[in-house]
Amino acid sequence: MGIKKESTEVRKEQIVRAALGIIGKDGIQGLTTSGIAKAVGISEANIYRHFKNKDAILTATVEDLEDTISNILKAVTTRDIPPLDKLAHIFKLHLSHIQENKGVPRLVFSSELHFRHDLRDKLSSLIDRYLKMLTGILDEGVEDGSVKSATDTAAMAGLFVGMIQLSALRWSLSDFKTSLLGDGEKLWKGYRKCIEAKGRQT
Amino acid sequence: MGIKKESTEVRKEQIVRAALGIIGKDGIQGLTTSGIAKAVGISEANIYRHFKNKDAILTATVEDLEDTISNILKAVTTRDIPPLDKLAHIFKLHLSHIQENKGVPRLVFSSELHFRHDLRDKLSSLIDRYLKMLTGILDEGVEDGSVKSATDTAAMAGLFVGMIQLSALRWSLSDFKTSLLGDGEKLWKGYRKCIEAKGRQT
DNA sequence: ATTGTAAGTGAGTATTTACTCACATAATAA
DNA sequence: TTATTATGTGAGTAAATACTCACTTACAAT
Repeated sequence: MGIKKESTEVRKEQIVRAALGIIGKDGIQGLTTSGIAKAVGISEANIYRHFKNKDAILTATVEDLEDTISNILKAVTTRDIPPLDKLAHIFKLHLSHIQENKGVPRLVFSSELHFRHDLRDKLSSLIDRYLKMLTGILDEGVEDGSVKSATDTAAMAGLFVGMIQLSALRWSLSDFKTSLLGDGEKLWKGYRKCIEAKGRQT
Repeated sequence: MGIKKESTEVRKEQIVRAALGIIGKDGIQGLTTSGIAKAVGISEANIYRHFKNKDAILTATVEDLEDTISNILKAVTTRDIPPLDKLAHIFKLHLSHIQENKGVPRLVFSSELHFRHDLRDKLSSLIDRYLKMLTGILDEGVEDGSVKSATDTAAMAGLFVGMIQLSALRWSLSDFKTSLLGDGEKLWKGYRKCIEAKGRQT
């Protein structure tokens, strides 16, 4: 009876995916090696052929998240659309990503992650890059006149991220029953009104 | 050799306090019955004289948090000061409370709590009340002319809470090394500029 | 002083968890 | 084919954890 063998690259990806899924369903404390093994369909021992230990799995999961977010940001920023549209786009994409990966907010807020200096630093710099990028887009908007000139762009970038966080928290607290995108949209409209220059709406 | 006995009320309070402290230091996953016992200075078995199980301790901790936040809000709202000052006050008090109780954000964001429908509901309604109160203050400001009339007060209340969340997250990710109040202040200034009516500053 | 009760404890137990190891088998190269 | 190596596994282990239980002791009321 031939049991299929997969390369360690494939297994690593499967394991990371499974881990993020489990975190979404059962939280970080619900992430167990036996749970991962079951989800992937391999033995628990086999996990240790591909990862040194459980911590390494978490590390890989965070690195995967880094890539995903970075790619989202890159894809939007390089497009040649008005700054406010860029922001609207990023907002929607980010919430969509969270909706499809409930594990992400759980991971980001988990103290397990916050206690690991390496992961903490990774996440911290990811957020910094994110904020800088948002600030840049807002500055762009100030320049082309679509955003009020008096805007504190760095602070408003922070509010943008805070908006995403609140949306995610309330969604999680509603047991994912409310509409993440819908509730987010309401906040976005208020935010937009806040920064938009008066003279020129679409 | 007489070992001092305390009433169950006192012990309950001590246990809840210890629990919140441990959550702040070691996260929710670091909260163990033996850890609590050591922190309080009693035997592990004794904990079960005062709480049915570990879940009950979490419940009591959340209820304690509810009280604290409610009291902060009440104290500020009843004071007769301008709406914008009220908001500034709440913002500062809330961040101070977080600074002195690192366990609070960890608890609020923990999936352990989000999985307990009873606690989830408690927290959810606490946030709702919070948001409604903020919206009320902002409406007050619109009425007396200190806040822009075009403001979407409900959305801006959400942004206010998001601001607190982001501040707390970045603070935690910095290993509590950055200044929570200081970084929060920057966001607050941007926020204030956003909602403040132009004609009338202090 | 006696007694009832609430607070306190040491020594357990059953379960779960991350991780190991000896051994097996598929894929690949010689 | 044969040999090598990477992938795979069942059966374990040590440690941690929430919780129980028989038993003790402080304390308050009578």
